[in-house]
Amino acid sequence: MNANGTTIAARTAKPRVTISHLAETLGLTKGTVSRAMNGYPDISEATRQKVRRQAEKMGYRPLTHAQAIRTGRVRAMGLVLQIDEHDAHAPFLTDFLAGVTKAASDEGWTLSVATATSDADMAQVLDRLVAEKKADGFILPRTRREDPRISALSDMGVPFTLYGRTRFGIDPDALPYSWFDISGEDAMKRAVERLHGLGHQRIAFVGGGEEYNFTHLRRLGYEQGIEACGLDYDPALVMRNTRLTEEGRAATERLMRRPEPPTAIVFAVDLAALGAYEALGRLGLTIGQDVSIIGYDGISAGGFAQPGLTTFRVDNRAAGAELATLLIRQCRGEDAKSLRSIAQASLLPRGSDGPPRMTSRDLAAHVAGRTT
Amino acid sequence: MNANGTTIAARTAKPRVTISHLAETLGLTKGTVSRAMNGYPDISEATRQKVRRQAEKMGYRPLTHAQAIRTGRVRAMGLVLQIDEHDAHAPFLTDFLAGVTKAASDEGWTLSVATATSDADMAQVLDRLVAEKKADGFILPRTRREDPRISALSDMGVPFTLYGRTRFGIDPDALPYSWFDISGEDAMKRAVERLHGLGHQRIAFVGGGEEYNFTHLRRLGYEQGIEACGLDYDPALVMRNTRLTEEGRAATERLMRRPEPPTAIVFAVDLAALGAYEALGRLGLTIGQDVSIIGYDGISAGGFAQPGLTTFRVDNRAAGAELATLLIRQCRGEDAKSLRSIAQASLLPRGSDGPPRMTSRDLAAHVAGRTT
DNA sequence: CGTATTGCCGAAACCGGTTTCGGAACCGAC
DNA sequence: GTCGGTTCCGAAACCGGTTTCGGCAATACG
Repeated sequence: MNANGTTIAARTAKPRVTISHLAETLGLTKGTVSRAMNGYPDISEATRQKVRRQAEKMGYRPLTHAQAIRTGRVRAMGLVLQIDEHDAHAPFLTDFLAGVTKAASDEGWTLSVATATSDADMAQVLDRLVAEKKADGFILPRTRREDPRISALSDMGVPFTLYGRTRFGIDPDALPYSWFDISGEDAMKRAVERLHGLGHQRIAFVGGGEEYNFTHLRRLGYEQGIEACGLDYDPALVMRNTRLTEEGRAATERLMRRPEPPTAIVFAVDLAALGAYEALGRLGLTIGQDVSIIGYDGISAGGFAQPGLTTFRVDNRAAGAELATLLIRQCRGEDAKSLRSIAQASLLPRGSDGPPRMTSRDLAAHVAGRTT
Repeated sequence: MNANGTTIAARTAKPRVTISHLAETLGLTKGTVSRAMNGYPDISEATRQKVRRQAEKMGYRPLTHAQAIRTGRVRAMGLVLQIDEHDAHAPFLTDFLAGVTKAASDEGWTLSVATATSDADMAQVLDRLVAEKKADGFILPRTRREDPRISALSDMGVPFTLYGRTRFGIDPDALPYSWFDISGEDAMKRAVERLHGLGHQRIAFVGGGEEYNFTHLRRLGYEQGIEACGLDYDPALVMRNTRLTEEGRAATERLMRRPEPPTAIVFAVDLAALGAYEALGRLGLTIGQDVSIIGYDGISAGGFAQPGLTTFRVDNRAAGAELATLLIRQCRGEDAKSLRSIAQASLLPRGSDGPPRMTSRDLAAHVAGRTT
């Protein structure tokens, strides 16, 4: 069965230094060596030094899975990516992984990645990873409003940290989850204020998928911005459930064909904002002059559009690092409720926003003339 | 030390079903159960059935790390991503991971992901993963011509599979590596043939980073295409070492300012091809009419450019799945030299190529007039 | 000076599996 | 009825660590 593979590999590899080898050369027992390595208080400082020096010298590295068998901790975190067709999170991934793995490896942890294609698949994947103990805890990206992963992991008693908050409106202290998030609501509010400062009076909002909590938060931020600027809130200017570029195009067109079209649009996600380019181009409107748009996410495609998409950049590397840190601390026993933090997105000004060249009325006339 | 964390987690979690529980309820010894589960021939069919049914019923799932301590196999593969500033592989990652994890989990394997920021860091990361036995083998993406990862892992006797071939020109059978690759050379050849078919006579090539082997292969494909079409090979039309968008812009500009500029340009990487948009736009040239361009990679940003970038799409999900499969087979003892496969990229026609509107001479005149 | 304490380490059990070894039971053959 | 060969499973060692327990020697204390 393993007569081939194992021996072939083993033949070339040099034999591993085990704790027994180390103990033998030191004239100690492996129990003592183990306690010395792990800093138990019942080992004298002199012995501890001696053991650690020799371990260093011989290149001794304990096998994590050998430790795990007794301790129950594998020092690994799990990350299950949901692969859906509308793949908005593709570009965010590299930086995010860099952040997670950096923070993890600084603590001697590693990262196990898996993917799931549906909610049912997600449940199975999580179940398997937990059953085989491939991770001590999980990072859950893209938090939904009602997230089945949360209840599943809670039931199994497995620690996790959310990237994003859950249902707002419910007392956050009642839910014993740790999380990290970026304040999309603050960003959206700043977007409205920026546009208002440029002279815009009618500012629309195009939101993302309703199942994600960030959509609701960002819409809330938009509303706060409208109010802070003393503008009238017009529900006709708020579009929902727009995640793909094509949907963004359609939403933009509907907005511009209204009797009183907006002179500026804030998008909850860049991918939808990119759809505005086609819609506005077809209507003969110049982005950044006739109509201003601001997105959110900072995806790279926004930089290649003409003009470049003004957006809010999210530091996904820092996010990943923070999430990993929070999760590790939780696995070490800290109270989840104290493991929460929030960060800000940073404005990335490019060419897609500017002072309005026309009033809403003129815009409407232009669009009407164009249509007939 | 662990008085907090462990017990808190353990308190909520239900106790795990171990092989001893299973053996006890069956009235067998754990040795027998183990052999039954693993299909040893010295267990009767009846017993094997009984054991497996009961295991299923009790939800018994062996701990991989407990098995690993004896078998030495953790049933996990490693993937170390090099994080460099010119991050061309960002979008490719999600699909790639989906493919790898899908194929891996079908075989009961998992994926360990790490990141490295430099060659030195890469060596350390690999070393640590091997020392702690976090993976049985590695997938090495973005193969370099002289790849330090290869020698490092070879020396340690750890299996790996390359995404991309190494130095061509050397007898491939001499190097006992397994690999999967997509034939960039075929794609580049087809690009030249397509452009020639559209009527282009002067076709340039802008290559990627010289340290990557795919760059050399793609240039070779370009040369083959030129020859197959009976065109003159002009070294002045071949630019090297162009990976970033800005570098692509500069290369395009230099090409167009030549006495006999190309009417079409083939790019080894999409990211560089996107730079042509700015360069050609500045020169007042219309892409797809005055100058045609074809890229390679199929990154999403190419779809948002105006006109859309014609390119070759790479099926990264299939690539990941194939790599994972090859690696698993190698870890099981199959000969690396028999574990190789190659696939084709598929043309993704968009608007950036078409029949030439001007001759090279007219183009030169246009550019000259534009410059002064 | 005797005794209780403390510091420090060895011995051994243990974690959850795998694998080796040996022997009992059964088989067919002579 | 004995004998050699299979078939099938139990017993026990083993993998590389961690953790418990107990004891010895040195120290503190009365």
